Amino acid sequence: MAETGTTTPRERYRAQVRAEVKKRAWEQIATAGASALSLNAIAKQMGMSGPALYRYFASRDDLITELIRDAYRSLADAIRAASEKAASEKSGAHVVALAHAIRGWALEDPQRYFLIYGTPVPGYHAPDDTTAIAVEIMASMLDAWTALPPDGPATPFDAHLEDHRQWAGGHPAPSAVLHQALIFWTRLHGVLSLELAGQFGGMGFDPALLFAAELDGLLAGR
Amino acid sequence: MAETGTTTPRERYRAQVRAEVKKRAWEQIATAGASALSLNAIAKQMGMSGPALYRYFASRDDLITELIRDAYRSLADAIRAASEKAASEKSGAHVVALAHAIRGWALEDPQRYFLIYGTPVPGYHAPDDTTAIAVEIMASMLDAWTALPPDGPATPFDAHLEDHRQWAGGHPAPSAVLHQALIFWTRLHGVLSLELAGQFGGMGFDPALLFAAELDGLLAGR
DNA sequence: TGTACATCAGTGAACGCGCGTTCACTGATGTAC
DNA sequence: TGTACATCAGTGAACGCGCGTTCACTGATGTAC
Repeated sequence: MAETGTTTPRERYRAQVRAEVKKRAWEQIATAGASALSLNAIAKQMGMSGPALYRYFASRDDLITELIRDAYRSLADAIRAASEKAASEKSGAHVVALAHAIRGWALEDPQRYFLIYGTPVPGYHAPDDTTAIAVEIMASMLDAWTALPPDGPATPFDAHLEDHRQWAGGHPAPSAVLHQALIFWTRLHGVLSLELAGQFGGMGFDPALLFAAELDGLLAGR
Repeated sequence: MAETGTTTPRERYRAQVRAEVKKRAWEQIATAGASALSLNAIAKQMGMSGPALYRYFASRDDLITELIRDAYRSLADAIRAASEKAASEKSGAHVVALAHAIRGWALEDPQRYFLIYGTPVPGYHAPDDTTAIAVEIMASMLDAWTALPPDGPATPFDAHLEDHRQWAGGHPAPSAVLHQALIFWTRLHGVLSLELAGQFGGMGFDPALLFAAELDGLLAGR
């Protein structure tokens, strides 16, 4: 019977080592990309032998899976926090706050963003529980957009979404709002991922302004 | 003095082997991702020893660089072809044709799309001549949008672009059109890259319809 | 407070693997006279 | 048409590397009486 909330020194130590392994893993990913992640290299950095890490992670794949989960969790938390903080503001401001939370989180560590939304590795399947987090993120977006009624006529895609709204996790928003939230996601991702990938590199303009302009477009007429 | 247009049998053979190496490389990339590309594995598939390939490519990096160049070239050609074919049509149809050419090209081989626009490998620098191709692609987009006058007031970002238009390669389009072409790019990439990465996987709706809806949005009011 | 035992962190050796790349060499193909 | 030479494709052995992972073991830390 472990008393919840109590930790033994050993448990604390374990948690500490696990955390350090992850920290170094993120540094490696930021430096050389996720495919270069090496357990042995991390162990060496920590002054330990390679096999020692198997006390803490069952395998390299296990570590990566946990990093993905952590990244997802962190993004969802950042979005939720921004959402709660902005809940009392005008609805436009709510959406803007969400957008900037996402961009800020992505800029903190681009490779972390790409670990979630970047090039998929054929054959790799993300852990199941991440879909729950994805739903949570969509829920925050739907909340933000619920207060902003769509202004145009219903589109064919709105109608299509009526029949495919299980991903909204029971959210009561009308399908035009689902559509709007999807568009919010894809448009932000479009600007953001190209910026993070350096595709605007030699172009000279300020990506932050392009992002802002795109956000304006999303809010225009509402 | 090589007579241009004439090839010796040896040259033809060389070209043939190089082409087969690349073909197998693309298959490997499609199957396991670009980071798994292995010269030895390709050689084995072709019934040759590993070192043999060094007659055809200076190094693994060299091969990848050439694949990137080829991918870029192929995309630019697809866009240009679609553009020329649609040049006589109404301007809206021109833009639509471009969008579908891009999506079609991407769906042919998602990993090829990601090799250009996907997660960057920290430290890797794309070959210089790809920037020329990127300019060519932008030129096609600018051509398509030139016929569609912007309908809203000039945005702050339009003004910002006045000072940063060297990437347009001397194209005479007004900066509002540059802005429009950029947005065209980022929005299509947003929907497309999430689709190709499988992010809409469990959601149930048809990504083609979302793409179409986003394209409609780009053309709305013009 | 002290002893006996169980738990667990970490080590070092080892296995098997595949990678990129170099090198000296063989044998076939093409070229010049 | 035939011979002498140069070019070039491909081989096999080898180098050095780092990887993930297993295993039997040591030694320290915590637990029970």
